[in-house]
Amino acid sequence: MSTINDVSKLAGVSKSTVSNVFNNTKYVSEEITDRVLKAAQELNYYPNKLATGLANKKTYMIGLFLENLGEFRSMHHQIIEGVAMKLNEFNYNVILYIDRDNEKIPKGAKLRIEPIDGAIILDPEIEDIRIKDFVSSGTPIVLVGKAPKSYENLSSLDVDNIEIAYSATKMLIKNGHEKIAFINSKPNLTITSDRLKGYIKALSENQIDFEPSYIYNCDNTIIKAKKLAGSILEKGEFSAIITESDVVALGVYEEAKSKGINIPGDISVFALGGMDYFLTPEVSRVVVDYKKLGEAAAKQITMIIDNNQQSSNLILNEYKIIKTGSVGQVSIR
Amino acid sequence: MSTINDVSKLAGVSKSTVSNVFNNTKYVSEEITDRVLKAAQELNYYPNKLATGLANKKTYMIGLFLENLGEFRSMHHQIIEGVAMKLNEFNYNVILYIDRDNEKIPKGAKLRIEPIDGAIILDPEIEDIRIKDFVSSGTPIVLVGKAPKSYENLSSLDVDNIEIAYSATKMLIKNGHEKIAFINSKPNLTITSDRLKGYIKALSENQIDFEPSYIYNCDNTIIKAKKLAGSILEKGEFSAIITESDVVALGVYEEAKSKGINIPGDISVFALGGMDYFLTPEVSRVVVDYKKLGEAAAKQITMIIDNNQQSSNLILNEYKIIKTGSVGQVSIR
DNA sequence: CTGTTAGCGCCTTCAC
DNA sequence: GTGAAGGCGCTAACAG
Repeated sequence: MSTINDVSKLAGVSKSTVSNVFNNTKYVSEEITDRVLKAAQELNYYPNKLATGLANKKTYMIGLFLENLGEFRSMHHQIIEGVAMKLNEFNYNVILYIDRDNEKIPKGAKLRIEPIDGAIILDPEIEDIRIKDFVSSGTPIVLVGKAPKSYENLSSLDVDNIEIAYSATKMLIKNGHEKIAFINSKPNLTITSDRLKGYIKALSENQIDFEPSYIYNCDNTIIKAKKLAGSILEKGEFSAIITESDVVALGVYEEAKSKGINIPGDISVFALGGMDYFLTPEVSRVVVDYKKLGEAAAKQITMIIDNNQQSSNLILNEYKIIKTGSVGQVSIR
Repeated sequence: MSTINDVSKLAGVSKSTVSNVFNNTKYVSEEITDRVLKAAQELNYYPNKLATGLANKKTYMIGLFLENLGEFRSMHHQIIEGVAMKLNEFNYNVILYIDRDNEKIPKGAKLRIEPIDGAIILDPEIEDIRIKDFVSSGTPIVLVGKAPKSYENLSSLDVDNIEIAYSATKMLIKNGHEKIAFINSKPNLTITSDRLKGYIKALSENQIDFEPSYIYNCDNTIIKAKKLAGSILEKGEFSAIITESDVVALGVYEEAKSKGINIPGDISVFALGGMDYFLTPEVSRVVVDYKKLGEAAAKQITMIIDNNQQSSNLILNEYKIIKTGSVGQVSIR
């Protein structure tokens, strides 16, 4: 590997001139610029990023922090993809930090020494040691997913879960459904309460009483979904079910099939959140473009770092509702 | 951020002593060690990774290179996860480089200047510019997925696709199937020919003639799968179908359903490669632990870097065959 | 406009 | 056993 020194010698100029040529930091005559460039090419020279980083106190690396959720969900992959590709576009590198469950950041409070200019943190937690550490060390942060109240002053990015649940519920109501069961995500997550808000909003806008017993909670596994679906379907009380994800919807499907219940004839199903393309049966659902979310996060962190933008809280509204045969119309009330 | 200088002053020792304490590189008396450690703690000092890297010519970062396949497959996610978590364990960081399709490494031949000690490259290509560049710059590489012949001397890691296809086919044969259609992956991929080898091997071991017209090719999209399945099912010639993935298997399922063909009554279905948990209907399939593959790759690259291990070609045999209701027994021949 | 000089923070001989 | 000095490769004043 050749260094700036080699180039300066070959070109017969000083190191700083070479540096200036490469960084456009000062005017250098065209002739000398040419000589430098030629020498650099001949020596196959490229600036050493570590040295540059050390001198500039800037690494051009962003940490992307996420938790290994056991089953790493599709949403995360899309975000990772969006973040990495966008950041690469901006000439930043992405360092991936995946925590183990319940083992939050093995390196303890040493995060601040990671060679990064900023951090993107997925699914921040109420008492997030990573955030604490970055805040105290002044590292710029972007939070993806609902930001805990205690960190409202930080930049964050999320999809509009209230709006999504609202739209979904409204769509069902438009189709004549009133008794709508809601298998929501795990309790005490912000996303869960947001979804509930959207659900309630749609009901009340349509003068339908909210019935708390219609609300269930479930995590994203097909086994639990089936079990829960069993008891819900047995009640025979509902004309539609909203589920927290397509995986849960599949559980409902399976359970319905084994009970001889027809979808959408007997009950309609709508999923909040889908993994898109490979589903069968195709359930009505809302699909969020998480890759775009990742891209937006990437853009946000670079804006903070490079244009020292103030912190901002973005709510992305990029989703679409896909209505398939899983939702039917209720004509007789 | 405090530096080694601050610590040395506070502790009343020289910089090199502090360095020695932190790196166990020379004996330092217990008393002084204590003083240094205490000073470091008080100042919240940690070595600057960039400076360390510059001085050591080692960055403790590994590049993980992959291509954005449009639909980023689950296999990739598992590998990423395995690589990142394992490498973190070894105190390495992972930098994620995701190429756009057909835009192989935008940075051209500048890869060598990435601040990495080694590279893990997923799905290497015959003429892989990334590999070329790393080889010429002496950067250690581990290839994940079938390594092109031209790079056989490099370390690589793959699952045993011959064996997998062989086992799958054998299982079907054991269940009485002889006319087995094979929807293989895209032609001219090594995995495709390996799978074919395994398929043929199982046939010939059981004295079943290989019939080339039983072989089809399909990429991993449900639409194409359905179309292809349509023509295969119409032939009515087969008692079983092996598909290249569970997505393709789903296409077969859907097509069968719309044609009133019963699985496994009329035809059995087996998928080579599965996304596991969220499938419905549950298709018989082979599941490969790609996370382990990623972990193994991580281990391999660190062995090369830290213990300058010779290059090695590992074939991982961690898969399991899951037989569900999608495969039936053929009794009458 | 160009070159000299002094760091960035750390590691590592090499004397003491 | 410990410390002083030089260097990793680059950038940023500051002179010239």
